[in-house]
Amino acid sequence: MEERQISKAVIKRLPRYYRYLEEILNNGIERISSGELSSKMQVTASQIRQDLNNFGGFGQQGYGYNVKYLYDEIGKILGVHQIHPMIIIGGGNFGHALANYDFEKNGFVTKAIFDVRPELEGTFIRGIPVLMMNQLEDFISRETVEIAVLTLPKSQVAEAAQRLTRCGIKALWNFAHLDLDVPEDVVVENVHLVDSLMQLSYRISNSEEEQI
Amino acid sequence: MEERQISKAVIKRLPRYYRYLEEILNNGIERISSGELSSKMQVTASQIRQDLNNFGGFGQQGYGYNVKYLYDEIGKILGVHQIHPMIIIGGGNFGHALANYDFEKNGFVTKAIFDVRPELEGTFIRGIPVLMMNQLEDFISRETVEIAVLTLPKSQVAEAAQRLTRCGIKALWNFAHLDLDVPEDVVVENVHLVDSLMQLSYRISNSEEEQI
DNA sequence: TAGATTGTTAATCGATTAACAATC
DNA sequence: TAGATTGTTAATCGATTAACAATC
Repeated sequence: MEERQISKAVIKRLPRYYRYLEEILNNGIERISSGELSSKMQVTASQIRQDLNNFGGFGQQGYGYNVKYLYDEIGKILGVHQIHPMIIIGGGNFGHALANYDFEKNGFVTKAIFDVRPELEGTFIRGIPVLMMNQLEDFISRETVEIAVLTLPKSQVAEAAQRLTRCGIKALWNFAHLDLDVPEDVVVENVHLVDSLMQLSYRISNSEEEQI
Repeated sequence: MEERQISKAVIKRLPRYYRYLEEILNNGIERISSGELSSKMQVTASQIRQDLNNFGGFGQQGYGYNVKYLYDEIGKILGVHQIHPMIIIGGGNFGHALANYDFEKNGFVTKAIFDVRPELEGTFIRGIPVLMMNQLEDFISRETVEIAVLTLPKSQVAEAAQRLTRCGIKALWNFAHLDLDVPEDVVVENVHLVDSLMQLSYRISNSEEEQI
């Protein structure tokens, strides 16, 4: 139906626009031009206009952009006005930390945390129940779940991903240090912390040349 | 001194090569061609050869690449054979989880965790001492610290980053939902979890078209 | 109306892919 | 030597930037 395919680079920039616009909005600023936004965000005004025009004309010649309107429109594009029910697979330190994180205001609501350790059965993290892995399929069939967050040890992730996709989960947020092999209609977003650290370490050793 | 500047896209792919090569090495495979690696990693063989040749000729015509050698060389490029002393700023759920994470085998060693809550003073996480924020400058002047990991609430990050860069920290791994404003010789690597989730949410709503 | 700033087309730049000579 | 596969140059593709006509 859609004629153009929006590039990944554009999508990656949208949350950043959203973040800056929120701040600008909180500062009580009503309108902003691509030029002003450009200097705040350290990207070219041209790129801002190009990016936004992928989704339609949000601005007005001679005026610029209405901050509130643009903020809301980008929010719509990103889908943060809808509720996205999540489950966290793996109740270790990381799963725990994510359960405590405030993702709700952007629509991401954690419904349950799954683990294998019997001692966690019946416990709650910030009011979110910890369930046992053998209840996974049953839970998904009863409740609406959109996103599964994978915070399991590397060795257990592949199997968990398979179980999840088999019962119809279409979105995985993967924290394991491993690329997942899933059906092509399943969307995977990776957070590879070790990869991120290694990039940092590369840049540390090569930062002298970077300045050129 | 270096004549060419390696692009960010290449650096971003290196940890992934490293990850796959480790697995291949663990499977006892001795040599691999760009073609074989290409089909495993779902990137073009041409890109693999181009990427590697940014750093020198690691292969041999008619043979391919020695897995162990290539793995080690990429490790050297990424700097994972050196020790990278880290401190974690913010002993909340996230700082806690990161302190428990096994980054050591790639050279990233956490020396201390800093927090403001007096009740944490004198405690340890996996043997790592939790210190008070007012000891920060003193600690950095006594110990060698390369990377500071920022897991503080948004409202406190900017100040912490300023204190850290003032006492000479040149690398920040930032988990706060905020872009840092630091001197240009300071390297910042961001892990913006909310941005990542928003990209996932965008892709969920638009995944029907993606298949084309 | 004049000035400002968008939306959009065209130009440039960079990254990816293809091709092939060099060489193990 | 013949076959395989790299290293590297050239071609293509895509993304970013510049320019400007449209228009508020």
